[in-house]
Amino acid sequence: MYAVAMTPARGDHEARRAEVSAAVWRVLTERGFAGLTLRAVAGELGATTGLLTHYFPSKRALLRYALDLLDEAHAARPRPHTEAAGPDAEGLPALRAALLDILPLTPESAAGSRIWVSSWDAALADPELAGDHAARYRRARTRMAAFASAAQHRGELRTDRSPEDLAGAAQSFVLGLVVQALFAPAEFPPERQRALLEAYLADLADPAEATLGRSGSGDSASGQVH
Amino acid sequence: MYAVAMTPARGDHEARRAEVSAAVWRVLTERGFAGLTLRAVAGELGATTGLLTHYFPSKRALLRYALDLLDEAHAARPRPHTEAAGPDAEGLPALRAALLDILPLTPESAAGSRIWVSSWDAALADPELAGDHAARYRRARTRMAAFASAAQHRGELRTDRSPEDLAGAAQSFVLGLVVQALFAPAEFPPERQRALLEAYLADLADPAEATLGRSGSGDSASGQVH
DNA sequence: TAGTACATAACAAGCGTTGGGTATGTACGC
DNA sequence: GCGTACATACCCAACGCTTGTTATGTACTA
Repeated sequence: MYAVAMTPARGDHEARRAEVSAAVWRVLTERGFAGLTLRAVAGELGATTGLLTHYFPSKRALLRYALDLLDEAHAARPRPHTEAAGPDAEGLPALRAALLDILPLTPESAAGSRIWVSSWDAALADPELAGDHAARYRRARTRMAAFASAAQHRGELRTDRSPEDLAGAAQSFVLGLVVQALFAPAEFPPERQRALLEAYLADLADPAEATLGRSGSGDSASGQVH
Repeated sequence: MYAVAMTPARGDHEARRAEVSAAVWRVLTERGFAGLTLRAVAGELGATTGLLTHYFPSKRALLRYALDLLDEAHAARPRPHTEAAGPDAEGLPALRAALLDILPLTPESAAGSRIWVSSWDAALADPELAGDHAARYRRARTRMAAFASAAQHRGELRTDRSPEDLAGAAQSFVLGLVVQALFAPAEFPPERQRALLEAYLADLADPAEATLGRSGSGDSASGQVH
């Protein structure tokens, strides 16, 4: 019986692993990878290293699981923009939503972004982790390329580039914006991030439609007005 | 008297510090921040930790100096594109050159990029390092904003955005491209990086000139052809 | 009674840092 | 020119501490 024990149901193995991973996230957001130690994670949980080793054979395994879970969480849970755009969104609205969901527009997603940026160092030094990351980004690009392709067919995006190039370029743009927003949050507040992304997408519009004025195409605009 | 001593002139203090920093870079590119230990750096130099502590009071001081020097080196030494554009280049050519010089187009600059990306983790966890980085990126943005402003006056860039927004967006784009190129070098070879950047800049062109076809404006094109 | 779920303690290895020792200069009085 | 005096540059050994990992003990559950 622990005084301040907020432990979940005893014996709930998978829930415990997830809880441990959440502690890993907290440590990573606060101290970065250099500060990620088993004792720090255990302290965050109010437990000891013995608990950790009971659920994970090694620190590396713990880390990989935490990153995987973060990826899943990021892909499945919040996604306010993708949700708002509708589950069956296609073309430009879907692409816009996917990009918006990458940006650190809320404190929670900023924490997630912070972890990803932190993990790049460890990943670049560890081929296995680097492979995980490369696969993740490739998957995201493929998804966005499909949206871009649809958008091209709908006349929403310029057709003088391949969907793959459009997706790669768009992902570069938001990834870089994430980095800048993390280092200079005051200079890149959420509104400005949104505005910069919107301007970027506007430049990708089909030049044939450009004469209409760029917000007037109606069906391509998402519900967000702000 | 050391058997294989390739030590520089004895007593050349600053040269030795620079040499130590170069060893830091090598360790960083090969093992990342997690592998950056004084013993590893010393080993890379063929020296001992005693040498390091003779020139630097602490590991942190050593790291900050190495990053500063890398920044200087990157800003002052190679710059093939800025050179090619001419020392008095202005407007779009200058902006293009500045952006090209950030991309990891050669193995050497890829190593440099690798170090920067790695340093983001440590920097985000250390306010002082974060401040250094933020200042660096802000300076680069200011420089590029000046180029963008000139480009606008020359009719090379669209005028419906502020130079600051143009610079921030452009820096985001290249930073993100750097990250993607590091994780998936096969998918983002130098030619593709160049092409993506060129396409990005083309979209930023003044719409008034767009009807001419986008490579034909003559004076804005750098010497680079492919 | 068995087995799971932990805490606790100890381990060797590696860390940044410190201090002592030893060459290799350079400066200077004679 | 030479010997002493001092500073620089560096190696070497060791410090205390933290790390990931392992082994052992103990409580709870079924």
